[in-house]
Amino acid sequence: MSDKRDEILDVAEGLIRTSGFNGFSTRDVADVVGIKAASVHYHFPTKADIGVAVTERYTDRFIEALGDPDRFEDARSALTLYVDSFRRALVRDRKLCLCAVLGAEIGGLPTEVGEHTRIFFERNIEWLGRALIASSGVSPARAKADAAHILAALEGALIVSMSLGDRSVFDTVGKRLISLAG
Amino acid sequence: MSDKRDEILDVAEGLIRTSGFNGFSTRDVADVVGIKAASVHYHFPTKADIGVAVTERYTDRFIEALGDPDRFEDARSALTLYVDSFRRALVRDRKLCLCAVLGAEIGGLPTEVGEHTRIFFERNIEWLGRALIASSGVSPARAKADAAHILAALEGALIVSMSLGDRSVFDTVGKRLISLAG
DNA sequence: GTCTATAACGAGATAGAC
DNA sequence: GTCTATCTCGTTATAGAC
Repeated sequence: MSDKRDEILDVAEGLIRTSGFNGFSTRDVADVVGIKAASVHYHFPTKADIGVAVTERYTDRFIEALGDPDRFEDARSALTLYVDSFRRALVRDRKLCLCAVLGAEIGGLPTEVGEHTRIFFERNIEWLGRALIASSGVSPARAKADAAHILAALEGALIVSMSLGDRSVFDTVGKRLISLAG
Repeated sequence: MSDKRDEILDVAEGLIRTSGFNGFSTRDVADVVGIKAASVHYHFPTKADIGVAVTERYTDRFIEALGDPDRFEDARSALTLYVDSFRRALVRDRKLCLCAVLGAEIGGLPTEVGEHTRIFFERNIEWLGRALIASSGVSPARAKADAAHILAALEGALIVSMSLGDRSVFDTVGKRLISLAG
């Protein structure tokens, strides 16, 4: 059983991924969890603390679920896995990637939350770069450029797909990114 | 000279592109324009009205600035122009595309604002599709898939570039999209 | 760890004077 | 077309009882 702290983070993550950091209130979270807003502040003194905790947890889980980037035999299987981890956000959760949302409103976030959003992108580029180097032997510079391209295209594809209510936009982008790898 | 109505839209657009629709208030707009919040409501009864007007104007200007999609001799010149129109958002304005921001928080927007965000994406896919068909003779289905891919990659590249404070991410993506066209 | 109560503030919006 | 004044409500956050 997850304790209340985790429950608060679960609900806050869902709300941010739907409406943005400035689109939810501590009371919104409290209502879903079934406690009062004041009790939320017992676990997280400020709203920014919630934002930081949600983003750290999201990033850790995301990278951990990807597993060891050095294990892939070919770039195609690495990319298939990577694309699918974004696809799950859309299909399973019917939500965007947390950091696509936070990155879009980065100028209006508490500094620490913006900082952790940046770390999500950096860790993703690092994971993807390593996976590409290990599986296809490209140069580090090329791997980093490829990684940034793939990450950006997937985040954008989530946003456009969700806005149009058309999952095929994401799937088209995903397939092309995979086929570019060979 | 732009009247107050346009000034309000200018300021609101800038604030949304920095902090999101839920990240600014009518008073924020009023302060920059140099009037009171009540006077903003004279021009736009509700905040949603501001959002709709900003998005409609943004979309019209964006598509109009692209010009006739049927005029291109080759896909490369069409794409160079298109990529550059997104690059300007980042380099000249130091902001994201309005609809990258709105699309990311689409679940937390007034319905009409979300609707106009969708229209921005649709009109962009239509423009790009026509430009690709005219310049390289691809099939309508292929053109639409290409268009969605290009649009999504550019929107995502803006977000990742801005979050990382690294313009080269956008430029890398832009160059690759252009070179994919031949 | 959760509650009630409350503070202190900002939000969206309206009425009516000028 | 802009102002002051006001309303109502939501927001973040704290104090202190249970």
